[in-house]
Amino acid sequence: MQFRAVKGTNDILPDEVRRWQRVEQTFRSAMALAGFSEVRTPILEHKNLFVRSTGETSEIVEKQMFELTRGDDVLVLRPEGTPGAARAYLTNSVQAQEPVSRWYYIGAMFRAEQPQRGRYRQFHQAGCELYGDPSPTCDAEFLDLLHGFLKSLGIIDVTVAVNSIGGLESRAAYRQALTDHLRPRAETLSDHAKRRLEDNPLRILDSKDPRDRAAVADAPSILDSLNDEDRAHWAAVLRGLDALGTPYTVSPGLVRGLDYYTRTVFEIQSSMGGLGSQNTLIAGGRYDNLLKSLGGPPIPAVGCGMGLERILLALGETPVARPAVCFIAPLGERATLSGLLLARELRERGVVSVLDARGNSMKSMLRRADGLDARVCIVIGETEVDQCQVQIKDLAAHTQEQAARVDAAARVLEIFATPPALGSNH
RNA sequence: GUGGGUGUAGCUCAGUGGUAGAGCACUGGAUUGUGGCUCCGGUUGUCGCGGGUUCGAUCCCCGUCACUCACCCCA
Repeated sequence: MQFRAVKGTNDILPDEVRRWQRVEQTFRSAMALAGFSEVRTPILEHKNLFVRSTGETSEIVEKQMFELTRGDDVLVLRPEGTPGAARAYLTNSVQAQEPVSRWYYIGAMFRAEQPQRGRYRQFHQAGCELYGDPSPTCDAEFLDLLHGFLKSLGIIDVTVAVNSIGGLESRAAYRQALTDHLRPRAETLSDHAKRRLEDNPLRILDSKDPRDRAAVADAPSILDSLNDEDRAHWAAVLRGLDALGTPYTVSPGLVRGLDYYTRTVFEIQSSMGGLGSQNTLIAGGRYDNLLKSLGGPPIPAVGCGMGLERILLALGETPVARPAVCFIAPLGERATLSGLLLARELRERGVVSVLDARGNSMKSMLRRADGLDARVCIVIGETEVDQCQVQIKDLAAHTQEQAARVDAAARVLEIFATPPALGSNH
């Protein structure tokens, strides 16, 4: 075969799409119940949007963006959803139309990484964004919403890790404290961490290198550097989670890879589905400075993104049943034309119907009906056409009846309305 | 960017220095027009690609590409 899918991209075939749709529908309804509305923004954005939001020193911006140039424009395929949504919010002055906006999105994201299980170059995220509400209450609500969403999918083995990285002031103070702590130990750090010491020392906290872990083990906690406002916000978030009974783990080392976070940050991880170290299903936090830094008004925001591939992996192989179908097996051209009409009649009445016009043997057609898990099969041969009749076969019950052609659709409707006989299909 | 593993039929895989097999799937028949079980038959392969060793390579060697897993990073 000459062509294959581009490295790190995947074809999602119909049986698999059914599993995706189940997750997406669950997400949509969870979001809708909490007053979130879907937003759709372009996949293509200006590169600078991500440089200024996701962060110049973030791995994503440094080396993972698919870049395209067109004339003087430098565009990229979006590597994550938050900046585009924020940009759309500002571009359309949504803050002038309503004080608080609750948005969600589902879509493809792109990062030029080395693919592996749970990590792809084209992957899909669902995410939600809440603009205009600075209160810690909505941080807690958010976390609970996400936890509940996973629970409703059956993903119960999760860890909700939360932390606060403070606002700009607290973070600057902590950055100083951490740098003071690490400087004397700089020689023992990994090469990567040595660089980070200058441009983004907080990121050293979640390094997995044993040398870095050792250096960081007795480092001061960021939670001790929070100023009064940040501390009060953090305490209120935890009170909210406690009130909701949402399980959580405070993780002072959790700092997240993106620059725009302030105060609350979180990750929801699951060990289900053999995800290995790509086990973060949902990640997010508060970004009260993002809109301002993109040139907009100082509107606070909270948001998150979740990797749909990872959620599907955590879910494991759970096939989703195909819809019940009425299969039509005609023999000969006259019967095929009659079947064609019948298929349309059935569809007009809301019954999924599939006509087999291949001209194969009855055995072959019935095997195909089986393969489709058809509820009933209508057999039409020369005799039936002559007599204006059809054979209606209940595939689960192993029964067959003759019906007048004019009554066929109504009769099929009746059969579809009754549950199939249990345990009789063998 | 770094390391490991794997590339044989549509799928899952076996296999041997003398140019290839099974199961599944598909299909015809047993049942002159009736499925899931059974039985019989049939279709499908540049054995990833290039080079080397050899009388001869799918098998051994080198290279390369792809896929995959892991590190890194992240959803």
